[in-house]
Amino acid sequence: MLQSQLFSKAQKKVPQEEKSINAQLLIRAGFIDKLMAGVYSYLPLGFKVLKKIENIIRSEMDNIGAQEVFLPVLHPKHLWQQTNRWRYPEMFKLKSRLNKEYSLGWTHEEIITPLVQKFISSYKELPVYVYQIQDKFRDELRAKAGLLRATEFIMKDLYSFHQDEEDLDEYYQKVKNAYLKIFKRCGIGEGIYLTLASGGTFSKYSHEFQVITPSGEDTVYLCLKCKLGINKEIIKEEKFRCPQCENKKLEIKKAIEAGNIFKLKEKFSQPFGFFFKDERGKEKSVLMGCYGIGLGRLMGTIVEVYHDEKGIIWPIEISPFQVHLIEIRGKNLKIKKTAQKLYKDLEKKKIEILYDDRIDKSPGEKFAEADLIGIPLRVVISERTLTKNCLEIKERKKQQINLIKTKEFSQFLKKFFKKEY
RNA sequence: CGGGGAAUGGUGUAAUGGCAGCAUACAUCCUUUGGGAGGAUGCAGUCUGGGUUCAAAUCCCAGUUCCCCGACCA
Repeated sequence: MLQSQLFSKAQKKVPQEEKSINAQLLIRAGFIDKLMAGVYSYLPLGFKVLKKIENIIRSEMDNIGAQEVFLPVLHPKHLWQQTNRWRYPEMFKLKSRLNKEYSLGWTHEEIITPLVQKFISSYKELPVYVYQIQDKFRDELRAKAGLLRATEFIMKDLYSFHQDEEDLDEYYQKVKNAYLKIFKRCGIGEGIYLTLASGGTFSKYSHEFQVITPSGEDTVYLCLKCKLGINKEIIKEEKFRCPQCENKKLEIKKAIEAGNIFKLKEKFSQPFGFFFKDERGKEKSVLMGCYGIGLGRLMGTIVEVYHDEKGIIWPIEISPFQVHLIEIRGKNLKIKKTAQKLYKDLEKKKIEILYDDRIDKSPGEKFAEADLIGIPLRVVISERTLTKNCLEIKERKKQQINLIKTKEFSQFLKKFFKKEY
């Protein structure tokens, strides 16, 4: 992509309206735009990151046999009355011209359960795993911290349907592992703690995936021995010790919840009367699990974790581009030609590249914007590099600047990507 | 929902009752080209409604929006 053609534009000044780091940097660098509190537009750069996160999640969901669906956002009242959740305060409600009542989806159990029920009546047809990646709406009393708590947000929600607890438990473990892979691929594998949380009426625990960072709004108690987190509502029940190893030396940390997994069991199959016939023709309740990841929140979290005073530092697999090519104009016309050639060569090799071809920007401005946008690898072509038949290479997360021979560049790239993945 | 703060060109700011100014961005031109370059010209603003006053960005009342703390949060 030519940077001269990029629709969004970086801003030098920090938007005073925003206090959270993720909102400040993402807005300044031109990834997102705020429409109102808790509601954001994704601009080309931000949308690219979002799509990358989405594709990571999609591939890991496919790996555990889940099938993608797309459910409506507009929901009828009667399904929510059936589970007694029509009164749920965070649900947006609206009326048609004929006074019919609807809500906007803030979660989809009430939609997916009757849907799956239509097709499933025998143990032979279970289990079923379906997920979607979709907008959700929650009437938050206080939207805050940029993408971390939004009124409208994109969520992946997976629902699983099983004939017995054993099958549910087994799949629950699979999802847990898939989630760890997702977070690892998004670059936050190191900072993530699987955390015990309240399981509600039907199970003792649910699990959250908590990313440790000072800007987190949740408090978790960490057992460093087990690499297990314990939620604050659980820790009192457990008398301030790790439920796994009884360790009493727990670290208290701030964290952001990046995902959660939950055994619903009969909670929704009961009110909808979702039963199946087992081998002996006996009627049994279907058991359910649900598993969520907020995509925008994940993007915001990654910015909270990976940034410095100059800007964002994207992990390579979710960076909007892999290479940021910067041309520094000089008197030598060959500079532009060389840069254009490299740009085309890399595009042919399917390397995603942002090429700063702008002729009216000073070198300093280009460097500052590159640091702000945060693409992992910066390549500079200038008078200096040209005379030496070299390219200048700088990794966003390092200080060091290296010159390498132009010929050796493609080899370098291979190594770089291998190392980074 | 309780408490606190804020609202001036696209963005960041100044003006405390008396001519709305500066920076940046944008447009045109000249110069410049390795860490947000210089000059010239131009475009662009007081959140909304009411009130006080000869005169309101400024004071008063009401509302709206945004941010922060707390409560809430499958």
